[in-house]
Amino acid sequence: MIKITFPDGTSQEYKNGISSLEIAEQISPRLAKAVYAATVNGEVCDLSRPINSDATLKLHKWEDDEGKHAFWHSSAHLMAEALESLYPGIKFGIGPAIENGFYYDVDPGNGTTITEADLPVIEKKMKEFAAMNLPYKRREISKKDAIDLFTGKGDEYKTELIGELEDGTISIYSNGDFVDLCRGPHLPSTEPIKAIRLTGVAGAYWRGDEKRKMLTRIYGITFPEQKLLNEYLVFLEEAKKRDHRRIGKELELFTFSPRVGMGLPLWMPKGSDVRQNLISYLTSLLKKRGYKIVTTPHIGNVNLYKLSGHFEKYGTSSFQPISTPEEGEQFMLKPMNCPHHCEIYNATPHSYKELPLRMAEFGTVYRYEQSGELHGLTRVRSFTQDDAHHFCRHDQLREEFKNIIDLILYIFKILNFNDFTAQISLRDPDDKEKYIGSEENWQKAERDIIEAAAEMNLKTVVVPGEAAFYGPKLDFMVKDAIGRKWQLGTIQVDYNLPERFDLTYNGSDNQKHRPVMIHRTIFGSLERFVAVLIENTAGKFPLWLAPEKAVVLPISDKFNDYAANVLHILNNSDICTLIDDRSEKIGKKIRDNELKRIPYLLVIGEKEAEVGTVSVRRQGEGDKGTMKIEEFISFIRSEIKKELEI
RNA sequence: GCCGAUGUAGCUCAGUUGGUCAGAGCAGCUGAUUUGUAAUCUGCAGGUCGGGGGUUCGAAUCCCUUCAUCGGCUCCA
Repeated sequence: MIKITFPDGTSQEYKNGISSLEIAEQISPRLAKAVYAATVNGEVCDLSRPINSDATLKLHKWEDDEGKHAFWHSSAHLMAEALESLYPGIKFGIGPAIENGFYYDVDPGNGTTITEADLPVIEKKMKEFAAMNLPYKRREISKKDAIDLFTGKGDEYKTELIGELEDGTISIYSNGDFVDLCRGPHLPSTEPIKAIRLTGVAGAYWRGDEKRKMLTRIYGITFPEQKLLNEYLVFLEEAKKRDHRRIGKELELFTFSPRVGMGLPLWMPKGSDVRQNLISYLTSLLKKRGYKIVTTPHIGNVNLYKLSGHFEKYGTSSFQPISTPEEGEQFMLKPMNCPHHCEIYNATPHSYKELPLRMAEFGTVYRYEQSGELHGLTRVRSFTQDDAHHFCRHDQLREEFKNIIDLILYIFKILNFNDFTAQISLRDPDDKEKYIGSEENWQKAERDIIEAAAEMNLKTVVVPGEAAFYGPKLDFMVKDAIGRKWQLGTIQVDYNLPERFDLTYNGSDNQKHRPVMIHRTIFGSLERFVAVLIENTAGKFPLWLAPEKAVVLPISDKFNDYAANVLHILNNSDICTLIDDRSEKIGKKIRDNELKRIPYLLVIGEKEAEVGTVSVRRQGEGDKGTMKIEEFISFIRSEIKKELEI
């Protein structure tokens, strides 16, 4: 007998060699139908694997990530089975489960292309196979047998993958006629896969290498119930409505013009107001926290970037230098602000007493992004960073880091960005050559970041290999409407630029010392930030950010004079207000202005005109009763104040 | 940049196999209406069907090319 311990701490004796599935069946047949994978002694594995010793056991249902993972991974194999029957000779790359579903990279061979039009056919074939309830069978084989097997199938991609595996750890799974190299785990059979939707095709380089062959990636998602698929489809529809590109157009916030150039956003008046509101709020916050605001040009001499090292690394893959007509001096469009800021630092001597020096700029930068990569406001070629550089002593580094984390968390809280992740990016331990800076500096920087985050109780994910070439960093990512992750805030330690620009300060010992530099942004770029903000709020900005705070709606032409008077008073009180004096019925005016997401609608008619009031209606909430104009002004001001206090 | 798809009025979309197929709703402009909390009624105007080239008696529809957009890949100082 063996002892199985469950997550709740209880344990139970079972016969040796029992499988997780059999245990689930003994607990309840209903449970057995709902579990898809198990974690035995911390290792995720198939339900069918026999357990031969005392163990801890967790059964994974749909609700667990591990359960979904097995479900979708098995679905990828089901799709592969369908593809193999529809496209004989098709070759397979990798087919993993992802956050929402799964994909498989395939090479259909001999000039065949698979397009979206083919997806319903593949889907249908998958349903046929799923309905057969065939089991997923695991087998462990030797490396040689594995290579022979896939060489026999002519599947060179699989053979390549096997070549990199250790002998003795290779498992293969089969479902129907399809055999795949796979670590697992998988469902016991296709039985639970009830709803299938293939969601798209895309090109994907084999192993993510643009020098290698481009395979066809087919995306799909499956569910154990049709109802869940329907809900997912509704979610996608809702997300589409929140797309910042759509709302940006609808609310006239920004636009793009091919004449101006792709990836170059044009901020329309209302979008510009939102930007300005963000900038002025953040500026006041920065000043309170000891930042100095600077302004630098949009271009810089190419030698500046040669000095910084950026030219060497990015010179050929960025916008190419422009030159002056006579002297032929070369200038680059500013791809970042830091070199300029270093020169401001260098313009005056510095004492250890004045550090840390915090230099901030809303600096517009220009970067070449490949055409296929441009995406609304989230990926553009011209954007404004809320950039800052902290020049500090080594002993101040960690404290500065903590200050910045505090500031970022503060802003995120004000904006209700609760769903973010923080990622610490460290060097790739296997490829230290590609980074600038000494071993010693890197080690200190990495340690400082990790410890600062820990001291601030910030939950982070540590990812080796993702660091910038000049230093480790801490990034804040948030998701857009359909769950794509975007980086916003970032804090990056830099030991490199201070060296290159020979930045110094006089220490208490009257010797020259080298400061440390921290690059940081909170919004990342105003463009990306506004995009995420739009998707988070569906265009219903918090009052303090809304470009227009109120609109006056006279019941009829008779009250236009009073309406104009109210408009005048509010605008003079710095409450940006509009008037809708079209000869429409009040219901129509309310509807139109609700759809424009104007926070306050002020209905006025005979009653209001007589006593000098407005009838207040909050966007999305309805009637709030009547107020004196002055009352409304303080009402709206206190709401803004409340929004900015936490 | 690469793979695939899309591109019809300011917006959202109809336009069957190439032959009155250039349409609708909303927005806009007219005129009427003077309205009490999410759509009042008339009328009008709007498009070389993304651009260019070709096939054809005839192209929004088929082919080529180009531009832009969308979904990914790659990249992201």
